[in-house]
Amino acid sequence: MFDFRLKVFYTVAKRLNFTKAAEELYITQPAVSKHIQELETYFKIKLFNRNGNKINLTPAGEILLQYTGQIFNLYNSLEFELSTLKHEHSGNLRIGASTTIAQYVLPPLLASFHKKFDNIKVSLAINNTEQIEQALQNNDIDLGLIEGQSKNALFKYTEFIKDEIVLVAVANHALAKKQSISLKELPEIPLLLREPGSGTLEVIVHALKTADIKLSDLRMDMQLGSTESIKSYIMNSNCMAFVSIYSVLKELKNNELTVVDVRGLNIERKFHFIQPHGDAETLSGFFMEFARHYNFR
Amino acid sequence: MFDFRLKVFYTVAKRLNFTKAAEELYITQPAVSKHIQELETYFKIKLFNRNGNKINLTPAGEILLQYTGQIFNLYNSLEFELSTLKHEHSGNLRIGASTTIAQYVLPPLLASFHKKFDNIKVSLAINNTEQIEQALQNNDIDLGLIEGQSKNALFKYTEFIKDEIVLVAVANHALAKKQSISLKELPEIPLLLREPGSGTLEVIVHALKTADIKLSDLRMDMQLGSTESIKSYIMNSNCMAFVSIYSVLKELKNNELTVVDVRGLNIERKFHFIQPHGDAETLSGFFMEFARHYNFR
DNA sequence: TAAAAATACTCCATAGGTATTTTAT
DNA sequence: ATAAAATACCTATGGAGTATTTTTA
Repeated sequence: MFDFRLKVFYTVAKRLNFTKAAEELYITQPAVSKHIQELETYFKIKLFNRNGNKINLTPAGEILLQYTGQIFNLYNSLEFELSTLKHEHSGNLRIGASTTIAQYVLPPLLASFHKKFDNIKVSLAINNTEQIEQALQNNDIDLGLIEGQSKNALFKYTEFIKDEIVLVAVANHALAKKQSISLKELPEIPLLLREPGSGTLEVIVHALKTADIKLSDLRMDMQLGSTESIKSYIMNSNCMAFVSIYSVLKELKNNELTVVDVRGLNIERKFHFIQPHGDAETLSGFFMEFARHYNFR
Repeated sequence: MFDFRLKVFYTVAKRLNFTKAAEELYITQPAVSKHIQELETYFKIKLFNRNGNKINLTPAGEILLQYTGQIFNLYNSLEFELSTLKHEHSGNLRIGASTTIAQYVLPPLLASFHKKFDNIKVSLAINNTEQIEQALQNNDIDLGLIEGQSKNALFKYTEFIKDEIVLVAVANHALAKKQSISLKELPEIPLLLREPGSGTLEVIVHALKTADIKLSDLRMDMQLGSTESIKSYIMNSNCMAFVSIYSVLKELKNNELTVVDVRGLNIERKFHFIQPHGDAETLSGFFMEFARHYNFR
């Protein structure tokens, strides 16, 4: 519906390669060359610097890339609004989410969303906060979901859901009979934790600090790179671990794991939606609204 | 550069007449019909209701009209940004302004703007505040300039310049030798005023009220429908009049008229720019920035 | 010399035209 | 009967293809 040459330009600008772009667009390389040349003639300015084998965007190309992104967003929203009018609800939504959210929170939500709106194609990229911000800026995704709240003025943040970091153990653990333990007992418990730099570990450290406990006070048996590894591990040991409640919902329901309350320790954080400012993407808002009414438990 | 069919749709939607739209676009009526049909096939939804002689927009058409406006704005901004890169500064800017601003404030500003940026086509429509807001919403203009401050949440207001309503008389007036008069002398002076409903009169009434003077206390000789009429009149009589300082700048300089200060009476108001919220129109901002640095005196 | 973009040319799809018919007032 | 949109059919421009040449790492 928009000028196809813009799509061609966009593809070339993203891949920085005429031949690859041609493949992606299912047209031939000469066709791509011609489109780009036509655009350059039309705007009377070069969009790419060609240095034989390599091409890169000129300042004009950068500007055009910026605008084509916005134009495509408008067309996406348009398509979505018109399809909504037809009760079809079709469109494309590209989400980027951090690990915990993508692995444990989004799957049921996306499944439910897809069941209701099966004409909306959702894609999910798993990345850290920094990469998600980058992707939003590049218009590679429409909507981000992050664990921390990095509060960058470039973006609009909207509260998603509250997360809770809980201490879990295998269901038949010695401590499982007790509903709760005190803060003083914590240092004696063999613990598994996530690796340094992970958002989950950071929020734990922060919460312990307010309770006047240092990480080094704890008996840390091992640091593992993913929540899944931690879960597998504690299922077969007497170690315990701090994990997001969302990551163990199923295991708690199946009585494979159990939560042990630590009296006086409440580790909470909020998940946030993140969008570019002045985003015209109606579908993002639609999805956020859907998520707001979803019952996660 | 964008799909021409959108331009065709936009024109038809604005004129609500295929034949007139065809004329405006310099194509034939069947061509217009075909384009609209293609759009309807593409979106799989009717955009116009045809009732024989009359057509009107369907809800889908309304949505598309909304979006085409935004898309055109993006293309305009794009063109402007690229031309700026080429130091050409070309683009289109549609301004709507209320009478006083359009007649007395804008002409020198626009002349100076055009001298510097002669590739930017500026169009100026003269309308009242309400009509300007309507035109902004319909995307018929890019930027408004109004006298009152109607503070509608739909729009973004930016201060333009401060106006002053002054009491003027012909240069050889009996009172012209005195630099100022007191508020008490005011009721004795034969006055010309604008018609009821005019923004200028309203701000005068408001200012007098704070000085505890009613309009009926004044000796109003006549009410005229335009500032130009008032100026012509007082040049040939001993009447005085409250007018915007901007409307008499030239006559003051030429010593045809003179300002008589009324001690204790200060009638000021602010002119405002008005834009749609989330306006992506770079050129509007560029013009506003230019205006901010312009010296009006 | 290999990889990528540009050029040359050919072909067909479609945008636009003219002539005419249909429809509703 | 008239005014406006739709339909039918024709033409020509330009988008996409294949084959080939140019360019630079």
